[in-house]
Amino acid sequence: MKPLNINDIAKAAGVGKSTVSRVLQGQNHVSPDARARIESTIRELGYQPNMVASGLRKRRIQTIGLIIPDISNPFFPEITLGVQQVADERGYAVLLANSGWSNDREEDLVALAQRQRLDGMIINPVHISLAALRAFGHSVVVIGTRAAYREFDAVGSNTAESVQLALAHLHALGHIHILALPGPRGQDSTRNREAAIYTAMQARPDKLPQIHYCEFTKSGGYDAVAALLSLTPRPTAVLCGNDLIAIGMLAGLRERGITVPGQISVVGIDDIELASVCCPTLTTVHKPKREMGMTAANMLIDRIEGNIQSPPQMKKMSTHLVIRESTAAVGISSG
Amino acid sequence: MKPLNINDIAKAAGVGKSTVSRVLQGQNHVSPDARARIESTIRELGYQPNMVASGLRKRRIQTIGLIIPDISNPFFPEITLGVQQVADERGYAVLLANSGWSNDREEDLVALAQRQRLDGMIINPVHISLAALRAFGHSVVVIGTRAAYREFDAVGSNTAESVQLALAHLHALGHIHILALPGPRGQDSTRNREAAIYTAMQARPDKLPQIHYCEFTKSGGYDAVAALLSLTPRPTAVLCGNDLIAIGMLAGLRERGITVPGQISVVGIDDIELASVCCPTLTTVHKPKREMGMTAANMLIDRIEGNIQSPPQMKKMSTHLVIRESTAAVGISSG
DNA sequence: TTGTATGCGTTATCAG
DNA sequence: CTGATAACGCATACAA
Repeated sequence: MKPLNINDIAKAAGVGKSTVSRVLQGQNHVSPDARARIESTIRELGYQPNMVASGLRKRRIQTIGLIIPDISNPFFPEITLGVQQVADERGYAVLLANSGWSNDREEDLVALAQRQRLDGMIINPVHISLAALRAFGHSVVVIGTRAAYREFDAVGSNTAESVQLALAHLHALGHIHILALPGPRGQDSTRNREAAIYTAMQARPDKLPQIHYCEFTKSGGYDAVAALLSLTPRPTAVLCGNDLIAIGMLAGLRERGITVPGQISVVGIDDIELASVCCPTLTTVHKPKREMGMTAANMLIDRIEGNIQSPPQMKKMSTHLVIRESTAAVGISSG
Repeated sequence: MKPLNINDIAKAAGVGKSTVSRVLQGQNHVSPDARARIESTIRELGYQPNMVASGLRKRRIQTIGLIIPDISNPFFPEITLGVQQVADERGYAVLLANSGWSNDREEDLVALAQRQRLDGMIINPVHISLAALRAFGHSVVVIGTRAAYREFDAVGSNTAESVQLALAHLHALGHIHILALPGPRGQDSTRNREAAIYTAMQARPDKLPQIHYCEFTKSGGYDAVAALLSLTPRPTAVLCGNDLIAIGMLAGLRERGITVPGQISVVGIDDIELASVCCPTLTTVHKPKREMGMTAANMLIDRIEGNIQSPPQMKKMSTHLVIRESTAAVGISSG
């Protein structure tokens, strides 16, 4: 019924509980003889130390939180996998939570993490306030490159580079009239993409892409087709804020009989698995999602364990273009 | 530095710590006056109770474990979302871990869950032994319909029904020579699918599908194309153990210039999001993944909270066929 | 209704 | 090298 505790082991092994505790923690000031006896009784009895108790005492529960918007968005499982791999290797468990893109839920989750006394937290913030994040009181690593959070460690991909790569590709193909779907209006990651567009277009400000806002989802891209078709002159290419938007757009275009890349080229960002399977396969900018997760976890645990005292740093992972079937030179109206 | 504790609040509010504890737990034996004072000081000071300490005392940490093979397999995020939604509503956090289809890792993770004194666990078992699962010592809900685990609560989809639906569909289209890819050899879920095939074919044992084993992955399906092509007479349809296999197969067939569904029909199982986006879109058997997760979480928490004393039950969620583009009548060789 | 004392299972301090 | 003993922060039986 009640699980074994350290006293049971101590008694069974004929030693004091402190000695048991010592071998449990791998300390060296314990005689080989005692150690052997203790280890064998632990194994025989199948004792599993209570991490809750030790967590209370040590103020460390070997668990970190990971707060993401939505695990069913294919971008995040890869991040998660990277985080878990490193966490696991370094002896931490991962508590996963979805904020559902909601500010209230983000703040609730951080408060929960605080009550749970998690050792640290990795968060892909959507709206959460700095105050709420600070209140957590432990180490935090942010996923993303938003300036607002620069007081925390962060890891993100190079948005400027991504957008630059995508636009350069379209330009090289001769596209002048481009529609950009940077994301939902009023979200920081949307603004980041917009800023990147402006930067990339500094040389030819007259050719700035049209901007249309939509959710980071398939249906967001699907619905954007209407906006696309209402523009004159009609854009010959679409730069999508992420692959899901792009895939929704592909579906919408196909339904209307518009060929890709014949009549319109589509490029995404993220390079999720879907991108290599959809039809046509999607030209997109690859983000090293798994590495981002691993890096975030390493940064966080380094902080937790005090290996780093330096000021917060931001790691921008570089991206690269993956050319597939959804883009072609303008005017090649194979459709 | 050190977070506030219940004593700080008691002192600041001019009451005993037990009274604070009472309002924290929403007990009613406390004067409105004291309650008001305590609540306001809690809010003012931003106190967050330490769940580690209360967990140690109450032997409940309001956290459940979820062990799945691989979160990057699109089947599992949906399950996860269902689990998290219910867990959240009922006041539990979810600790997520990937077993990576490895037996050792499964057992390690269960042992970890035990050390962490999780209140319960939902697991999609791959190889783990009953002994290891029993050793956990708390409530367990299994995802899947494997007979070996019937001593635990379980929720799964009706495999017999899924396979039956898929085969009936192919038969209705006139397919006689069918290749089945039930999964990797020696895994229980593979055996389940095989058994379902035999059951479904009881009426015409002479027309039993050929069986070929492969991993539950895209590359598993991709590689299986070679096996398919080596058969004589060549099958006109393939029943895949899951959608990933099917999608890999689609890719492999396309590479070899074999048209789907013109020359070969392909049907999957799961109905992951990819299935509606790949090319051609995939006919498949829909599983209510989200509901499965929700059901599992509800069953688990009911057990944890003692709402259920009945013997372990198995809930089989029913499935339905989703007909898309990858299947057609035999002989319609549009390719 | 409220406060006091004790224990939850570990770890850390400190003599021995 | 080892074993008592006191925290860790909270919940609860019991007393007031």
